[in-house]
Order: sequence, then structure tokens, then C-alpha cells
Amino acid sequence: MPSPAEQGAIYGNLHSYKMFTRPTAQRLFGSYSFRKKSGPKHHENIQKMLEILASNGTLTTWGMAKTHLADSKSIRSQEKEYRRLLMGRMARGKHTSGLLDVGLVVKDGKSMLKVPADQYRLSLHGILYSIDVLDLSNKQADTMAAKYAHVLPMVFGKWGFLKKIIGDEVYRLKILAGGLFMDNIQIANITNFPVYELMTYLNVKYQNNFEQINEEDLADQISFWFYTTLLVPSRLGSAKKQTSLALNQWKKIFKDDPELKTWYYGFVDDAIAFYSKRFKTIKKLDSL
DNA sequence: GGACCTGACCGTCCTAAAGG
DNA sequence: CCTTTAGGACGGTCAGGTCC
Repeated sequence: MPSPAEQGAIYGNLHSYKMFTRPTAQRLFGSYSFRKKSGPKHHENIQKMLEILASNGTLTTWGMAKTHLADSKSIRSQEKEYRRLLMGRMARGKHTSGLLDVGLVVKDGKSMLKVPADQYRLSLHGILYSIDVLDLSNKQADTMAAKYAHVLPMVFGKWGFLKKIIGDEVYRLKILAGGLFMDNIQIANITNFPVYELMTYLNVKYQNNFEQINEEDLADQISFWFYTTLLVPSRLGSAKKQTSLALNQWKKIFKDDPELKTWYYGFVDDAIAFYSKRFKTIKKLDSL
């Protein structure tokens, strides 16, 4: 498991994404796509870089620059710009944050092609921010899922399988990226399934990881969220009608993939244990 | 040795926001 | 309104290294 030092970035759990990373990134790098509405040049530069990382996966800064050789700028100056956007910049005694500082990008190994060079890719926070802000098409989202399958194995790693069963509902990740349904969940009673209880437990389970979480745990938290929210009716994109997933569709996912079943129901069992332990303490009063 | 690549610097200019 | 200043763009240097 790579340490924060190796990744060159520190990030926290989903709550931290909502309370810190997302607002910070929106302030520094934009809260809407530059393709929709032009804003500061810096936002455009950052977002174009995130797009490159989203559609190509892990790259060196040189590799990022080489993705668009046709542009007027030389590779060299383009590469330096990417480096600066990643590292931030020290000027007049003040540091301005780059993508690594905010935790949207992490280091991921080294390219040994020539001299050892750091490689970079989106962090899970970066993936969420990209989904939230870059206005990715479904096709772009599919590409990102393929490139980042190993980072989010239980969702991106199952992307094709999931699409076959639940279709466009896979794009519900946008809801999470937008900061919804993570805490103060107003979803009690909308379904017989204990979604509210599972979501609450999901926050409890990772509550000590606000400052820092390792990538595997965060991937789990996001993935547990994903499968649990599938049971909440949602309004996706511009669709006027609320869609909801039939329970038998949801069950089919776990029936067809034993790995997913073991993993998800491990979480469910944890939640059950958590609640029964707590209720036991109040039950004891009966015997007084 | 020379072409090319990488990482870490620095300096200067421009622009927009802040503040009088 | 003008001045100050922070953030950003961009050109450049330097010290490494690889590969031919």
C-alpha cells in the first residue's frame, strides 16, 4: 500500500471530500467545465490536464505533453506547465497549491524508460472532482473506468458487468461526486431496504479517517456507497423522471458475482453487528 | 560526444483584484 | 480613479541522466 509520501498527496474520507477537497478544488480550479462557460485560464489549464489523466490513466509529465503534439507550444514548455500545475509554485515566499497539494492527483510509480521519472494519475478525489466538474460524456466516463479499474476495483473494475445489468444507472457516481447523499441522508422510509442505516454506518465506519485515509479504504467507502445508493430512486442527468432500480436487478449483481457478494455482505454484516451491539445496551434495561 | 529527457530552479511580464 | 500586489504565463538555466 503506497504511503502518502510515496503518493505525494494526502487525502481523507468521503466526508473530507465533501467538506474540504471539493470546495477547495472548486475555488482553485473551477466549479464548472470551461467547455460550458469560459472562466479563468488557470481553470481551463487544470481541467484540460485532468481530462488527459482521465482518458489516459497513468502518465509522466512528458507523456501528458505528448498527448497533444499538434499544439503550437513545444513539448518542453508544455511539460513544464504540467509540472507546475501539479507541484504548485513558490513565488514571493508564498506557495500556491497544485493538484498534488489538493490531493486530486497522486504519484503512481516511476517510469524507468530513461532516467527514473515520476508518473502521475488521478486520485479517487480527483476522479470524483473530474466526474463532478468536467462534464464528461458517458463514453469518457467509460474510458476513465477502464483506465482506473485498478484504483476503484469494485466499481470501475466491474463496469462492463454492471452496465449489462443496470445500464445507465452506473453513472450514478455523479451524485456522489456532487457531494450528495454522503451525510445528513434524507432517505429514511423511501424504501423498505435499510439504506438509511447502511449509509449512516458507512459514515461511522470511516469517521476516523477524515484527515487521512489509504486508497484501498477510500475505494471501499466509495464502492459501498455506490451499491447502497443504487437502491435509492434518483434523477440522473437531464432525465425528468425518477428512476429506481428493481430490487431483483440489484440482487442479480451479487448473485452473478460472488466476489462482489462476499465483499458487500461483509460490510452489511459489520453494520448489523454495529447496530445490534448498540441496541443490546438499551435492551438490558428490560431485565432490571 | 551529441541529441534527448527529467527535475528543480529562477526572473520577468501581464492581468485582475484589492485597497486607498 | 489610480496604485499596489498576488497569481499566473512563460521563457530561461542548470545539473543531472540515457541512448546512440
